[in-house]
Amino acid sequence: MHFTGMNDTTYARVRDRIREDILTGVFAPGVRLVVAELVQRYGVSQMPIREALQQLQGEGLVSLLPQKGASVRKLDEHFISNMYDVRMAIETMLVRRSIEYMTESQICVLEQIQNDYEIAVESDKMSEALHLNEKFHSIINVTAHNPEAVKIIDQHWGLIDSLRSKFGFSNKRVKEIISDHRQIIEALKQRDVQLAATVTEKHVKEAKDDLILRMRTLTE
Amino acid sequence: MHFTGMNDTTYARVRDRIREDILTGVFAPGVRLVVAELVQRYGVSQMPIREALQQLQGEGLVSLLPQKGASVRKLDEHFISNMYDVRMAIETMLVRRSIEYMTESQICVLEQIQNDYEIAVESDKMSEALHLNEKFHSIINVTAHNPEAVKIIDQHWGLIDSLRSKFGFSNKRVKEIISDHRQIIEALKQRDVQLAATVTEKHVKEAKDDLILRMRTLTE
DNA sequence: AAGTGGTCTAGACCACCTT
DNA sequence: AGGTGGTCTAGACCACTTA
Repeated sequence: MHFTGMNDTTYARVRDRIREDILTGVFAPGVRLVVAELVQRYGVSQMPIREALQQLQGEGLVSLLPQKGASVRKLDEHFISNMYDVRMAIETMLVRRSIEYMTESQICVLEQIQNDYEIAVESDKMSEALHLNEKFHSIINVTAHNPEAVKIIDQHWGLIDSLRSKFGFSNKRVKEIISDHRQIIEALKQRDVQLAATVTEKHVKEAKDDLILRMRTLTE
Repeated sequence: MHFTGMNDTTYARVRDRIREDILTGVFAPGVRLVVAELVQRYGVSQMPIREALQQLQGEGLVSLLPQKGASVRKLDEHFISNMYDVRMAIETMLVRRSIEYMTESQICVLEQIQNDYEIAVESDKMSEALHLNEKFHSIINVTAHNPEAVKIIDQHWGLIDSLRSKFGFSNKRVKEIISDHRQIIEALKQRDVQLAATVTEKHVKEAKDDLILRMRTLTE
């Protein structure tokens, strides 16, 4: 037996590093990703870089034109608005379905996460709050037993998430989030499919309007 | 100047041919796609094949495991049901939005397509009918001004469409389609967002149930 | 016409499975 | 240990742009 220490493939490692560099802003939206430069930066040959870029195109982070090369996907207001509408449609469907499978103990877990979220907000631990927010929705989404749908909304979300954490949340928005989550928990407890869907739709719509407003005000 | 006759890239051509071979059943769901064999079949070297497979993975036609190679995505009942639920969620959102932009003359075009569809069905031209059906929904989807959402539903649909055209439609199903489309046109004319959404939801749900039922009865 | 940079090839390399 | 088949490299090739 022979311990290699690292048995990921090169393209997977490169893909993960490029993704990280995009999401942390090393490569900003719209920036060209020149293969030769990436060869230098990551110390591998062209082909693994190209394959990584192909995969990142599949994830929606990169756009790739034949004979023209790769660039970090640009985010304009239309794109963001459209993706939020997709998220709204899918999450509304997922929360409906989740009620079918949601157990009492899962609802308790959601309540616990929501309590922790509110505590994190009180003590101004924003990155912890962000993480708990994601976890809250993730539990609902996973419980709907539709991994394909979850993959679709996770897919094109990395860039928008990184944008959102750059612009932050207003106090007003945090209060809305808390109120919405409490209503969603209530709807789940009552097994009220219609109410859960209505609140989720409103929740995503508010998130969209808030982000777009903050982008407009903070970039001019 | 030099006329090359064909200036697509090799990987794009290979990708299109593999896609076609998958959708026409040359490579059935679950079948392994061995790079060396594809090299023979298409007469190019390994790397363009690999890039084509990466892209097809992005389209959902192929699944790709590191160090394990590629295979045609398997279609089980869960996957199909889940993808129909995604389609239902997104098309319902799109038909709502489309009402905002839909002009009288576009509604006339829809009515014309629907008339042609019914004539095609009468005269048993099923492939023409299939095409008109796609065109009907495509017009509504495009009119919603959300190309990202349209791309998502088109994306993972190739395999399911090829399956559907293999199993065909029942007479009962064709009558349902006609009735649903007429109701959708009526809802658009009246600018009735709620009715359009309800009928579209029912329409996709029926399509899902019909396909799954036919798969069950015809494969045992 | 030269430069830039994306794309393709041949073959070597190496992980995993079977014996 | 040997075979199968996925992965990586170096360099050649070629499309497109700028002058």
